[in-house]
Amino acid sequence: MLPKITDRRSASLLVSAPAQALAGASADLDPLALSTGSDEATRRAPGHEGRDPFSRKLSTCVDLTAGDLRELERLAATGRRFPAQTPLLHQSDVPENAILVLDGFACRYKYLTNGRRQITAYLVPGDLFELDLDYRLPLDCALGTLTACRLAVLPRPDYEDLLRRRPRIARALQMMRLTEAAILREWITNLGSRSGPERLAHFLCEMLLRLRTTGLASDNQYSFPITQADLADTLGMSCVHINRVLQKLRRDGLIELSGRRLTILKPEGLKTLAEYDASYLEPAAIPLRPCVSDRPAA
Amino acid sequence: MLPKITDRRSASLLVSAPAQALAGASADLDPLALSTGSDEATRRAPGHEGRDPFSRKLSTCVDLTAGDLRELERLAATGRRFPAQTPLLHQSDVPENAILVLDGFACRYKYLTNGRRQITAYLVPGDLFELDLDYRLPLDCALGTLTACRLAVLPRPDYEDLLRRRPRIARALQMMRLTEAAILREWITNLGSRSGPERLAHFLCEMLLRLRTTGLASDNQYSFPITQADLADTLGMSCVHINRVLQKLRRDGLIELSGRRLTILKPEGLKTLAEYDASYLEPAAIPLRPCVSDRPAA
DNA sequence: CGCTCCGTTGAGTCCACTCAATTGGGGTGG
DNA sequence: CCACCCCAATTGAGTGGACTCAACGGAGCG
Repeated sequence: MLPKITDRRSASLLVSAPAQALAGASADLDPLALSTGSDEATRRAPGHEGRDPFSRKLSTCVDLTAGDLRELERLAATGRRFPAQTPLLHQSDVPENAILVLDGFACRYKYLTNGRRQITAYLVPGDLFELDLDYRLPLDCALGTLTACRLAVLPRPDYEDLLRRRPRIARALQMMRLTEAAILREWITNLGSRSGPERLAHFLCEMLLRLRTTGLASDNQYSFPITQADLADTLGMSCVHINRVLQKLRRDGLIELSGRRLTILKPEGLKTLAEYDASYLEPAAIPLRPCVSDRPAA
Repeated sequence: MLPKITDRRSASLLVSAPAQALAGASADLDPLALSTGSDEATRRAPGHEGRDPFSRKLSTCVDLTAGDLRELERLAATGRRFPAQTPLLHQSDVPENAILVLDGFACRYKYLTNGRRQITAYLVPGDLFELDLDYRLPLDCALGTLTACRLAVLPRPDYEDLLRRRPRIARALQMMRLTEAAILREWITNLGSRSGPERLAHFLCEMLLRLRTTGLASDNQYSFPITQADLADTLGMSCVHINRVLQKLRRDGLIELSGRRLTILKPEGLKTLAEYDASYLEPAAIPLRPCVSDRPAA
């Protein structure tokens, strides 16, 4: 009966006492969750623009300078480990840190009083949980880890400093915000207009493409250490029904899911089922076209 | 069988030939849709910060200067009328104009090949459909009117010019973007985790509060010229089911809906049913607290 | 060894959908 | 002025999908 993240009323991690979060963190990690993660992917990318997922992602739409990359590298080096299912920020907290996902999955979520939980966004490696600009606003969603994660915690002053000193990074982040909003709209469509199998297929396609931009999904397969209960909270279905829908996709030979690793056997079939059109993710994937702020001021 | 907006393949209005949109526009208006709209509300606001809904909305979080107000007033004066159910922009269009809603309801929506339409956002008077910053990106959603509307069409150069010359307006718009994202997350929660009646109740509560910020809903009632079919596309239900859920809310004495006007008889009851927490709309409703950019640079 | 968590399966129920048919109101044209 | 039409709202009947409530198997862990 109790939701997985049990202590909803305890003081949030990362709000005032980030050290507290670290206390019991490095201990009970799920080895599977990390074994195929970015640690590995990072090592095998020698000539790439950046080694950490964040600079990889930003590099897809902005040419980062050597200075930018060095900065991001330093940031990535501060990553700390957090166990799965850990609440990081509560709803109505006023966050004091930006949080960068280096490895594993985190999410935004809301609880309703009827006990249901709705996940409203996934944060995958390379995604940044941003402070809402410089406004000090309470969060409308909680934030927590789904799997074991490696996160870089960036205090507000440092975050603001980074944006000020690194205009290209700031620009790339603006782009990311557009993509984020597009993803939210896509999720609304998904929840409102698609059947169970279509919905799941769409979600799996999205994850594939998002993980690909940081090199975490080659060969149409990726590490997928997500609980079926979490999937249910993501897609607005019951846990039992998720199970049956998964089985249907397996039975139809579209996917294979075993050992916390997802393989998409028929990418085209899955895409067709989901009616998947990836263009909403493109802002993050295509290089910037000429735009106003690159021109000399009028 | 045909969706209400029938010609989906025709050239979008407002993309290259805005004059075309105006051609048959002013003719067949639904008088009811406008009679209780902002025309009336605007007239009865003599001492207010601004007379048009846009400056009203921005005034809730930023102190606009007299110059700002004059500018917005001029913008509002350019409003043109558009009939209900008019497509304005198609998916994958690259918009060349920002669009300000002065009166009536517009929406973002997507069509799926199975014929279903999902509405992903409502634009009510005071809302601005923004160009995605200065990036030239194709839209992930179509844009169209739901009811008869009065819209101000703001060409890209003018829009960019406005933001450049009016920092307070630009700042307020940033704030609005945060609220927009919060609304999207709230919709995801709504579609994923709430039952039919709860979902509808939540939507009606949100509309009430959003219309209140521009003075379009006093006394817990507002003009609501939305088709049940549109509601269905909004809330991910069938048209028939929407009808029955509406009847349930009426039977329970929570609302009254007649003559395209909605009255919320038991605001507390509706709020409780929807488990409605309005704090996600607050960024737009509370005055700015002290923030970084107001302080002298460090 | 036993515990717990996750995934799986079965049975029964109810909610939401589809397919129709009908009503009612507004506008139009004869 | 009335007849007609169109569209939105409403109602009924039947179906199927998704849910709940269980019970059970297996893997990992103390």
